[in-house]
Amino acid sequence: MTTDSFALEQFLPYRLNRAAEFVGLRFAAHYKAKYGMTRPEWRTLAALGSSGRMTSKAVGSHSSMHKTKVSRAVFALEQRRWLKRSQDDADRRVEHLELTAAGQQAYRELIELARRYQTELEAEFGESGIEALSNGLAAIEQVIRRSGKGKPSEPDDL
Amino acid sequence: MTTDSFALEQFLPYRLNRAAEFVGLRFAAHYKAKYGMTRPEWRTLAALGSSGRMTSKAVGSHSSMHKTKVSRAVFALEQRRWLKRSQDDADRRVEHLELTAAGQQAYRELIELARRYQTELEAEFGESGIEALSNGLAAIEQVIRRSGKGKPSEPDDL
DNA sequence: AAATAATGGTTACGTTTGCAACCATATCGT
DNA sequence: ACGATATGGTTGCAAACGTAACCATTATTT
Repeated sequence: MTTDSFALEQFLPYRLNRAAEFVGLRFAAHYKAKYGMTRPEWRTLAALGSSGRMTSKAVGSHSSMHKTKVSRAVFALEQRRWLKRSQDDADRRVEHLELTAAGQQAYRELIELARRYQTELEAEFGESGIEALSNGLAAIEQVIRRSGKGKPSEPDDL
Repeated sequence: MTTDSFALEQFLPYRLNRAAEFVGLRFAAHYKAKYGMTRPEWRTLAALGSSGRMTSKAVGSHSSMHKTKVSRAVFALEQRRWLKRSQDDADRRVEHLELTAAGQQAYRELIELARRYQTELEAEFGESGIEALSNGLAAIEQVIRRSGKGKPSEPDDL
């Protein structure tokens, strides 16, 4: 009989999603409260902060966000004067993005927040929990890497 | 110096979110293609299918969805004639939800799909990957359980 | 050197989301 | 018994999202 018991609680997509929401929303609350920033903005900031100068496209594939998300996040950060664009003079379609001084300052504060949060999580989940989780995630990430790039599966890239 | 390197790729909320999206979207694609169903609908169906009769509220906390999501999912499933409501006669605010025959049929097909997908995942991530992941998730789930209910952190419950 | 396709990035549009306000009923305090 | 408060559930609205269409520019084909 195939009808029988199916437990949502043991279904991996469900469990992952729930865990991700729990962990993610709590962190989002931190920086949302403090800087009124959205997740795409925070990710963009993080990408630029750590890698320095890069293009929108690069930000997208680095932090696996859809190009429209990136576009809007970049716009928002620009408004806030946390980043500035500059034209590539070889290829005029390309824009290079870079954090302003204020942006770098925000970045520093944000990653400090992130570090504290990660430490907090480590305490909550326990060393063994974290390690297991990390290994499990590594397995998925490997598959993601194989299974064509990041994740937004660019509607283009078919 | 606190400024230094922060790698988004090692930040847990980011990793979890990415993994969840990867695993979740792929599954969603399956049932979206086949039944034109959304995730809240699928979750509601799953909850009702496995537990039989329950209220919207119960569906919400069982599958950790916000009440509005549940409300809309229930409405959609009702339209499709996959579930029917019935008034509780002790408390007239309460509605009990139950799958129709068609709903149960759909449920059976869906969980079959889910099972196949889970198997597929197990193959992809490898036994050790799955086990690690499962342990890690368990650690988080434990914290979730403690840290007050499911996740939507009911705006009400403050 | 055109015509065609591809690429970086933005924009318009319909859908989905979360929040707050709301309705109806039920419970509690007094 | 009566007003305040709480609860299950729905709805209006504004923000966030993904898709597809689009603009400008660069590559490729012929």
